[in-house]
This record gives sequence, C-alpha cells and structure tokens, in this order.
Amino acid sequence: RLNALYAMEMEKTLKPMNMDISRWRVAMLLRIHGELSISDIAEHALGKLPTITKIVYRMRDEGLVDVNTSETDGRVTVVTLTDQGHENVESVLEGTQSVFKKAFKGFTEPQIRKSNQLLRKLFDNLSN
Amino acid sequence: RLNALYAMEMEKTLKPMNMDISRWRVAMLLRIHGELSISDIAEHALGKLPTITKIVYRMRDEGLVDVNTSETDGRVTVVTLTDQGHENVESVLEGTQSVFKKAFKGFTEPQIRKSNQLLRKLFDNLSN
DNA sequence: TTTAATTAGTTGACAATTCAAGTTAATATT
DNA sequence: AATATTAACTTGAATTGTCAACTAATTAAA
Repeated sequence: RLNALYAMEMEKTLKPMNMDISRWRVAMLLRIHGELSISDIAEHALGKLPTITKIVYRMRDEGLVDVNTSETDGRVTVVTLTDQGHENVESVLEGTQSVFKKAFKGFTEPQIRKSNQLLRKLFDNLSN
Repeated sequence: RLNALYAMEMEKTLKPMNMDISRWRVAMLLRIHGELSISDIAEHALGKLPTITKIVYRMRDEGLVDVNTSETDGRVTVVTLTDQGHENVESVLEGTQSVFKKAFKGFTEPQIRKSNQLLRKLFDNLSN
C-alpha cells in the first residue's frame, strides 16, 4: 500500500510540471551519471528495455534529452540531458523533495538515516 | 528504486499464476473484507475509479469475482470473490509470501516489527 | 413534490507499458 | 575468412491505465 501511495503522490507532484514517474526516473539517472546507454537506464531505473526505449524517444521529442549512437559500439544508444533537460530536472527536484519531506515528517536526522539504511537493506535483499 | 524493484518482483511472482499486481490487490481486499463496492476497492487499493471498474470486469470475465448491483442502493456495485477466486487467492498468497521472505531475509522478529512500524509511519505521513 | 445537486459507476478516446518478433552490430567458433 | 551466436536495441500489436464526458440513482433544497 505504501508502494501505491508513494507512486500516486509522485504522479500528483510531477504532473503540474509536465512530468511523470518514468521520465523523472530517467532524468534523475542522467543527472547523476551524465551519459547512459538505453540498457544502463533500463537496469538502473528497473524498467523493461522496450519501455525505456519509448520513454527516451518521447523525452527526445520533448527536447529533454539527446540521443546518439555510440562511437565505440554501433549497437548502443547513448542518452544525455539537454540544457533544457538539466533545467527541468532541477526545478522538478524541488517539487519531489516535498514528497520526501512529507513522508519523513517528524523524523530526526538519525531516524532518517536509520530508515534509509532499512530501505537500502530491503532493496539489496530483493536484488538477489 | 525500492518501489520499482518491489513492483517488478511482484509482477514476476504473479505472472506464472495468471495474475498481476492490480488483480492481486483487488483479490486480497476482497479476501479480507468479503464484499466491497467499486469505490471501496478504489479507496483501499489506492486506484482511480475507472481503473478499478475495468480491473473488476476483467476479473469477472476470468471467473474470479461476482459483480452485482446493491439491493439497498441502486448506484453501488458490489463485488465478491467466486469460489475459483478464493482458491486462486490462496495459491497466489503462498507465492507472494516468498517476496516478503526474501525482502526481510536475515531480519529478526523484532526487526521485522520495527520495519513494519516504519513503513506504516511513512504511509500515514503520506496519507495526509 | 418538483428541481437541483451529489454520489457511484461506466464508457470511449488516448497515452503508456509490455510482449513477441524483428534488425543491426559485435563477438566467438570453426 | 565465413558462419554462428550474442548483445543492444527497435517496432508493431495487444493490454492496461487515465482522463473527460456521460448515465443512473439518491439525497437535498426550494
């Protein structure tokens, strides 16, 4: 239920900014890693390859990312944020912070750290 | 990311049993509450009304639930599990348990309780 | 007791996701 | 060097989810 609620809150927060969870996750990954192949994105964003492909080309049509064929391997497609994409991520980030603030409201710093440890532990367990 | 991973694990577990997260959530609610209206389901499963309507009628076509108009209020549609639906839930439940076992692997009983408290707290915070 | 407003649900059009089946490029085998 | 296999996507068809608009039943107001 938390899962579903988190997704709904996120969607609600992102919609006014012309975003959705898919685009946002891809944008965040590119923000952190700078340049990623489609399968890198699929792996980190935990999506299926065809899904990511389509999200990326949608984002390209919207001017958020650049899409090019790798110089070193003709099979791979490398994706980067455009300037507009960068601006977009930053402004969206502020909005999404509010969701986390809301979720962790009333938590002390140590409690938040502890919570993150737990969530990471659950993630690692599920990864195997 | 945990959110996305959890969803993927669930899908993977449910697929061999001809289920998906949507159907499963609806089925679980009916298992607990016995009889629910479409909007009850939407509220508890945290879904939009049109979405739930369609899931329910899909499940009816698959023989998992019965759908009837309420005797006391002609607007409401009451949904219940069929016998086949009940059998189905029970067998699926065993599969989904394994996802939770995996996520909480290596946790002691008190740690699991503590984790549940945290998750509930996050849920409550996000609910307001 | 009509009329208005609200509640509960349904439907159709459209967008997004997924599966299956391709294509093209790189690597491994013979 | 030629062929087979694998890797990395891409594309089209089918499902699923969402929004907007609608219908029908109930409740509230005039």
